[in-house]
Parts: sequence; C-alpha cells; structure tokens
Amino acid sequence: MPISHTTTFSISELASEFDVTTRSIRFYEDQQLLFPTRRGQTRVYSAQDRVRLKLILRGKRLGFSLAETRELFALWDETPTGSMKQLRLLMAKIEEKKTALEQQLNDIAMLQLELDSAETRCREAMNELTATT
Amino acid sequence: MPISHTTTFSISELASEFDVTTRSIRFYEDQQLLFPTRRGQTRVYSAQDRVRLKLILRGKRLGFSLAETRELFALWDETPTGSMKQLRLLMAKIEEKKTALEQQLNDIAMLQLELDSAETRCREAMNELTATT
DNA sequence: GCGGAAGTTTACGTAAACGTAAAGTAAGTA
DNA sequence: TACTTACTTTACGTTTACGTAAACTTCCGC
Repeated sequence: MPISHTTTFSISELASEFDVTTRSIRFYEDQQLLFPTRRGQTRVYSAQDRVRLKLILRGKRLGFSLAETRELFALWDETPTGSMKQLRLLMAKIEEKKTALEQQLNDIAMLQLELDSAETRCREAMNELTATT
Repeated sequence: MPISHTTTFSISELASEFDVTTRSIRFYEDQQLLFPTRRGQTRVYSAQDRVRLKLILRGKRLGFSLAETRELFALWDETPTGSMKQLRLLMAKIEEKKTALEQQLNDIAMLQLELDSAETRCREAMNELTATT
C-alpha cells in the first residue's frame, strides 16, 4: 500500500527497501526504537523513522544490541539541555562509544590482514594445482 | 592451579586473563571452537588454544556469532590442500568476509562522525552553562 | 585425614531478537 | 457481494550464548 508519498512510508515499503521483515519493524517499535504515527490502525512511517530504521540496521551490522542502539538514539536526541551533571554523563557515554569504535577498527584491521594472508595462501595453492610441474 | 607453564594454561588462568567465565570457555569447547587436551579430567590449554580464545572474543566484539567465528577458523585451518573447486569456494568465502569488513569500516566511520557531532553539541551546551552571560 | 579451592558433568533457566501461526479488520476490485 | 491483498494484534515457539545450581572428584596445605 504505497502511502500518500509526501514523505511517508508503509511498513511493507520499508521492509522491502531494507530487506527486513515487517515483524522485525514492528518489534523495533515494541522496543521503543521507532514511533510511527497511525492512520486508523495502520502504521505510517516518516522520513525520520526511515532514517532510524537505517541506523538500527547499521547498528546490527556493527554487533550492537537493540538496547545499545536505543542508547545511541538517546545520545543523539537529547538536544543537550540538561544539567552540568547530565552533560558530563553524556560526554562520558560518548567517549565510551568512541573508544569501543577504536577497538573495533583495530579488530577489523587485524582480521583484514589475516584474510589477506589466507587469500594469498589460497592463491598459491591454486597456482600449484594449475602449474604443469 | 597454575599449570606446568611450559606453554599451557588452566581454564581459570585463561578466564581471568581475558575476563570471561569458565562457563563460557567450556561452552566454546562444546561448540567446537576450542580443543583443550586433558590431564585426567582437567582441561589443559595450549598456546594455540589461547590464541583461539583471543580470536573468539575479537569476533564477539565485531558482532560475529560463534558459528561465524568457527567458519573463520575453518578458513584459517584448511591449509589449502583441496580440489580446485574447494579452493574457489574458499576464495569466495574469504572475499565475502572482506566485503563485509569493508561495510563495517564504512559503518564505523559514519558513526564516528555522528559521535563527534554529538560531542561538539555537548561541549557547546556545557559552555553555555559555564558562560557568565 | 580433613577442609577448602579449583576442577568436573548434567541439566534446567534466561535474555535477546525475532519466526510463525491464528484470527481478525479495512480497502480495493472483479 | 465475494475475493484478494495488506495490514493489524496476540501469543507461543526458537536460536544463541551463556548463567546458575546441584552434585561430584582431586589436589593442596595444615
């Protein structure tokens, strides 16, 4: 059901665009990660919701739990309008995430080296087989 | 029980070194990711096992399931001594992992930008509060 | 030789992230 | 009007990755 298309989407549009099930999308709503409006019973998703869904899936690719992603949304949403104490806490969370990402970058770099090595060995083995020795 | 220490480790040594529970380590064995030898009943871990454990944990940080990590181990182990067909399959798997890692790098880069932005906003908010305006 | 620490197996429990079936509604269409 | 299609809620089932308790065995120090 392609919705009015000013800037809104149906659940199946999003599902097929991002290749997830409607079940998943509803589950993300259940977990307070998405907040579509309703036209009667039917869910109507805004462009913002679409972005959020994209971010959720990105989070998954990085191994984040839905809870963690929700935390990140909180970081992003909280237009920093809190007390000094809250702001310090927010900064701490941000730094924490940043160091975790640094760690991930390291991990990925190592894995890439190993895969490259495996690739080389594989290539050599293929050459052995091809060679007319 | 610090074992003979030529190059072997007890389960609790590994557990405390990597800050995981012994339960987890035993579970990884159950899932065919580790293969400690036995001294009587007791598990004895080699340096190789230790490396594997480290790799398992790295995998977890990258969001890999234990099954995926086991697959990676297979890639690594299979000293490429198979048929051409098998080698091509191996190469395909390696490429697949590599592109997945590229995707992850992209994802991380994006997230880093967003976190930097959040950090900036946070700093500005703190300055607002501090300023004697 | 006895208590405590560290190891073991067996087995049931649990949280996260959905899958899947059941049963119903609402809109468009032949 | 009947049929199809897309959407909905409710609710139980499933997989992964362990946690946790129970009930041993082994070894070490005193």
